[in-house]
Amino acid sequence: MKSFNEKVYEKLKKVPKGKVITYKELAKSVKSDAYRAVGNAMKNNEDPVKIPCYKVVCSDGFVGNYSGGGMKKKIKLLRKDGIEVNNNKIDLKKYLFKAQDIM
DNA sequence: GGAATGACATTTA
DNA sequence: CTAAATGCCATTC
Repeated sequence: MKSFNEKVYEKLKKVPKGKVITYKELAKSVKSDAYRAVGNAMKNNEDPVKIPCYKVVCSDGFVGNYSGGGMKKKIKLLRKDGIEVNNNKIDLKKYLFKAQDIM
């Protein structure tokens, strides 16, 4: 039985390079609205190597938090993926990956 | 079973 | 618009 976070990881791994997804959309992708639980899954970070958790951002485009060095590290990783980050925020208009796009 | 926690989201003042 | 308060779901103790 896959745990909720396992499913979240699966979806997160399907996010293409150069794109980001919000906690809410990610939760929707697993047929739930538990964006809180999603954040918990990232925090627990069972597979930090296989899970690009840095692609997960807040609904308003704010980068939010990150375990692995802080937001600064997260932003750096995002930029490395070709994503523009302005004032710790991302252009969801350009880089937001929707849950339905995963399906 | 119940209380507490969290890398958020939405609403209200 | 900014700030604060409330709600949210799943997990863990």
